[in-house]
Amino acid sequence: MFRGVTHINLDAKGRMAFPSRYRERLGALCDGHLVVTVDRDPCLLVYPLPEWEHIEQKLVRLPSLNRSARRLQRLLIGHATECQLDGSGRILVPPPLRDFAGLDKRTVLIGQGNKFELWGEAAWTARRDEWLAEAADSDDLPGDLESLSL
Amino acid sequence: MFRGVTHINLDAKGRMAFPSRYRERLGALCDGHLVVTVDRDPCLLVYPLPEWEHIEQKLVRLPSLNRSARRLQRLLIGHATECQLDGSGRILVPPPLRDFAGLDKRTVLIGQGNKFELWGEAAWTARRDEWLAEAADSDDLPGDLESLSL
DNA sequence: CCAAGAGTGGGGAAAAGTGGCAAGAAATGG
DNA sequence: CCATTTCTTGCCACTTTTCCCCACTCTTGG
Repeated sequence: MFRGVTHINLDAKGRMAFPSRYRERLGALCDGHLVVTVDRDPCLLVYPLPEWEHIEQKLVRLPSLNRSARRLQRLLIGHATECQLDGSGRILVPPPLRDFAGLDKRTVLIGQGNKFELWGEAAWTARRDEWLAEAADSDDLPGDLESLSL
Repeated sequence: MFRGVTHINLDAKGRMAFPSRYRERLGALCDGHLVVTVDRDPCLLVYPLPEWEHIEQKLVRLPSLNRSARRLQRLLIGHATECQLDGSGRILVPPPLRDFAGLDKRTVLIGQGNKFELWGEAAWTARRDEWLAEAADSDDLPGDLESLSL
């Protein structure tokens, strides 16, 4: 499981160096083959290739004539780009995706279990504060969540 | 599986050069024989020939008296045009189809699993942003999608 | 304080995109 | 029916970009 927030600077060529604590596991899990795609929020998702293929299977089986299904396929599969860790444990974040998430230099990498999220630093802190504010007002969680015990 | 966005310029003759990462696979899969047709959205669909034949089978079997089925057949089969990769990995996008999708120079090729979508650059970004905005407001996804875990 | 590992930047080689040119085919006019 | 012109298509070469590797510096831990 990947966890934790890490602040990472993209270099001038848009490359992102993975924190060294993940590198060995990424090597073992997927030999450095990663897939980067977009989320419905303005951030990128980074999956180990086998993990992504699993998701992709589920997506392609959705009915093609259903509009929301089609939309999801286009967003997720359409933006999914394969990347390979280089000798220094970096990936090149594809320019269209970098642009999508509004990433410049200062970014934040967030471990999310089977995947990572990559945010622009400013966008991340803004969103986080926003979520905290919302969570404080509303106690109306959907049913399944009500019963969750932390 | 084909995935990912690629920005591609059509040349003055309306030819589109496939990204090199796909070329080997296209050679193996269909020996460079592709079928281009239209979608219900203003974009083109590009299938490897065997894959298209499979789709076409399903389409011709639809009931001829059903109006929507008939409409689908006319759109998809009616516009389907066979194209062949040239020695440089390019196809000539047929002028009527180029016109249909409003393609000029700047286009975007989107991998969608078993096929590609080809959009005009402006149309693509406009649509994508529109989908994201919709996706943000409405959490009412059709049943199958609700339970999807990414 | 020294050493080792991680982060950063730059440079070079190879491949990919783009544009032009030439040859062949088709169509039209004499 | 033949010849000429134009349009199309395939090929080749050049330029640009991308990607990979190496070297240097900074930081951290012993």
